[in-house]
Amino acid sequence: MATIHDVAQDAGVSPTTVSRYLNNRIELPQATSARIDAAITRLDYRPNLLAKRLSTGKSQAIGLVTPEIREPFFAELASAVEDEADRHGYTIFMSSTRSDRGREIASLNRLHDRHVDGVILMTNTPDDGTLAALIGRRRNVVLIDEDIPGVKVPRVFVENTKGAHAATRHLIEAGHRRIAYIGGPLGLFSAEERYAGFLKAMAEAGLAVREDHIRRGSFAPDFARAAVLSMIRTRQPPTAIFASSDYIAIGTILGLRQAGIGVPSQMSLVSFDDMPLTELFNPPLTAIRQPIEALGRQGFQALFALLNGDKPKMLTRLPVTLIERESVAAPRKGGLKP
Amino acid sequence: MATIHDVAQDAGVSPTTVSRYLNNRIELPQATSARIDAAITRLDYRPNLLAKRLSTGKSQAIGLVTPEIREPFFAELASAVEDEADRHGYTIFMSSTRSDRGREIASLNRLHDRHVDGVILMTNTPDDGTLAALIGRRRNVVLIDEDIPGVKVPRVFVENTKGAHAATRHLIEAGHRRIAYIGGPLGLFSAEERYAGFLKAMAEAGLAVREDHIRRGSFAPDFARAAVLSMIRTRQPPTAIFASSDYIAIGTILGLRQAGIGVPSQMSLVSFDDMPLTELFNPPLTAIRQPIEALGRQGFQALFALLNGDKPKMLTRLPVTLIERESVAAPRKGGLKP
DNA sequence: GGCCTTTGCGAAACCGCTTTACTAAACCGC
DNA sequence: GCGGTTTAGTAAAGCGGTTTCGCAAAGGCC
Repeated sequence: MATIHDVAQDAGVSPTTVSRYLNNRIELPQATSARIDAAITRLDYRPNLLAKRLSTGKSQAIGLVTPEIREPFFAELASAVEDEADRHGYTIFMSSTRSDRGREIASLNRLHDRHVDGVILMTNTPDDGTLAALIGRRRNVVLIDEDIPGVKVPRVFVENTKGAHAATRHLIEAGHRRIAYIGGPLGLFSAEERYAGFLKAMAEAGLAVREDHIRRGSFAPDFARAAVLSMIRTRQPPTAIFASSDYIAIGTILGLRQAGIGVPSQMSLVSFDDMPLTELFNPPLTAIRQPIEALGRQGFQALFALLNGDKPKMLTRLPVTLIERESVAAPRKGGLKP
Repeated sequence: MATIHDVAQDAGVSPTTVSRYLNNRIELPQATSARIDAAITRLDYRPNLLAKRLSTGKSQAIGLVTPEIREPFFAELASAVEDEADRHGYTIFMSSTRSDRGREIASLNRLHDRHVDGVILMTNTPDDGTLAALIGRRRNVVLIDEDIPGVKVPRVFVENTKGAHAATRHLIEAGHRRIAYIGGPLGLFSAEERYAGFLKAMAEAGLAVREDHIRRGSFAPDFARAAVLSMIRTRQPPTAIFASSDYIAIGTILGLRQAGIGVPSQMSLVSFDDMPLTELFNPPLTAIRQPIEALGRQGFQALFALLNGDKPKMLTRLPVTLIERESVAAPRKGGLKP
């Protein structure tokens, strides 16, 4: 493989000149630049990125840390980030943490060994201080979708509270009064915000929030499935459920299906996220849509600014929208009981 | 940040020794290695990957080139590859080509700039020779799921023909006689194989294959939608459809839904791929399942062998299985017509 | 106690690029 | 034709590792 030396020799100049020419750090007379160009094509020269990176100390790569790249929500996000990164000349390393602290730490440590120049981080387990300590005063991390308390880096969030509020209102307006909530981990920023939005809408409508119609703890479908199964066994089961994420909605649907309860005929359901493909579900899910594309792009842009020493906006809140499909109906007169 | 020099100095040895010790190229007496270990922890030393890569000429990274990382099939695959790569100390670069030749080429060119040590390539547009030329005699490319004619690198495929045959048989056994086929691009290896499997099953059953019940050309949902819409307008519409990929099935469902035709009550459907989430669709899709996980892992293993100068198996065929769900039923007596 | 083999380790070159500091030659005004 | 300013470059020192070659000291053997 040809090196910059070969090119220089072929063009009759020094490697310095070639390097500077290629990086636009010098203006060369037509004749010289033409000779260099010719040499480059003749030798089929391609700069060795490995060398370039060591020399500049930059990897021109960023890490994208998500809980699970297999889930359409994160896959979509990754795609947006990748696209945005690509147009800025960056490549991205994706990692799935499977909500595992150890894997999150490992990903963050790649910052240390210069594997990547920066990281876009998305976590979904409440931090015990470990992550916060790791991120510390770093100037090359951006948080997306989920906060880590005590860390002062740029964040890009969505309007969780408003979204949950709108979802709950939607159910109330359809005539529901006994509305259940199944949500993510306690202490997790977005989960708390969504819960607050739910509570607010219920309070505004003067509706009681029943202890046994609230389940918070995890985004896992199985958690939701168990939750809904136990709820429908209560004396006065809910007629509608607000699932605070799509995977919670999936678990909920599975539980309902298992119990032979029709959606929305016997139970209405609103979800949060609106990842791709849920419109093909049975029933097509009514959900609060997160602007995944914007989340990804703006996340990258914030990181890009950081890496270039600019001051990005420290907090961005992206709007969400209610997408009405077919998982919500008016409550049946008698409720769930036959 | 501490360098290997700092560690060496702190431990009272030379950088050479530290390097060799860390890479297990030398046996050191207890005392010395303990001093090095101590220095490393004291200084919080982490080897600069950039430097290591330049020096060794390896990036310890591979590229994973897929048409669209957003689709659950590829996302799942990526996840498997990542996991397998991770346990071998490799990281992976993912790129979505959007079935665009230019993007495929760009991804392959990263091999040239030493961006990655090797590539796992998945294409879904028939090659005109460009890709073949680019790959040429390279010893660090593995093909997955899809062939590129004229290239002799390890490949990992599934049993497309058998799968398509089984899918079609399943429809025939349910009582269908007019079975339509909607499939991928002409000239594309996997698409041809699946088509052959379909044809074989039809022939074996002595069933006629009607020209107007065959549509081949693309994996895009819109293509399938248009195809099915035109098919149901024929004089004798099919009573069942074999969709040669999940996204074709999605388009088909959308078209059928648009035309008000129930699945499977009025039209049966078998798909190919069985990506995640299709069991939640309406109806849950009966499909030929590709062993995505195995595809990813074995693909990586083949590449890994290649990178280590070993001889991997040049052709691996992975078995597929029929997953019966709810998109197939016996044909209605009168067929589609009222 | 001289010779040979381990053991334990180091000097220096190298990977291919960037960048800083510097210069030779051409030009320019007077 | 002389000092000053451009123009058009260059030499050499990194970046932080790995690796090849090699050597001094210790230990073993007769």
